[in-house]
Amino acid sequence: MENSLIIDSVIQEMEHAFDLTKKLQSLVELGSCSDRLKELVRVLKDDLQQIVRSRKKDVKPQKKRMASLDVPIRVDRRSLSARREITATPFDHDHQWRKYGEKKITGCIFSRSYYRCTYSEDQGCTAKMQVQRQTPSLFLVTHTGRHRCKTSSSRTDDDDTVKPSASHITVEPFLLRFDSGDHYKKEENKSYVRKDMVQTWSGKLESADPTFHESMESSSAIGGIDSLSSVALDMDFSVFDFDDIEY
DNA sequence: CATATTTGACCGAA
DNA sequence: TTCGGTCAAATATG
Repeated sequence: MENSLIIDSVIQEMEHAFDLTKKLQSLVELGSCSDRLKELVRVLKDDLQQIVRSRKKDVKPQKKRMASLDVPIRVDRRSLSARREITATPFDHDHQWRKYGEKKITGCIFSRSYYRCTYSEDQGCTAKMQVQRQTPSLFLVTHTGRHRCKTSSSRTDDDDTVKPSASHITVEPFLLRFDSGDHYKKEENKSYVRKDMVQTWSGKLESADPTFHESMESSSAIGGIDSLSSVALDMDFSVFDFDDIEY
């Protein structure tokens, strides 16, 4: 898997969490909340800010090193023409996509979805797209082939006629947590997680999905759940150390 | 009806 | 044999 991409995703998610916490803080400060809660939110916000700052500083130069190590020995021809990006909005409205498959990918929390251009058959359009959710709100999108369809490839259309595609994705309530398996370590009052194993898990709060609840119970969940689509707000970020650890 | 999505089957590559 | 990309029948949606 693309560890550097995942780490980038998590950092972006952290930044998002930081933004949300700032909003939460302003709400809490204005409202008639207890001093204890105000203090908690303030600490959380400061911790998030610190993490985002330090991560941005540390990870950026490291990406170079990782990139050089990641050069594949054998080049997959298909990957040469594949365009990949991490985005929160996997569906542009320039084109229409038709879903033709979904697969559980080993090592990934979320299923991968397969789309082809709606006009692939009648116009011989070869464009395809894979959407792999990396975090609750970020997707790794892989494009292969090119749009040969005439239908809406001209970019002169008015953007206001955005009809939400039937296959558009919504961000559901989710839980942000880290791999609790062999890559998670708790020691005294500190928790560690190997940074190359950072992952997010998600699920609807009211979901009856057994695997979600299973995963909640079988591991020491270290976050909390927000009723809205935001990261867990009672997570104690201050005890995390994202450095690789030996054990 | 048409047209889109879901989901297990299927199949090739490693 | 496992993994992941695709097919296609069943199902949903309007």
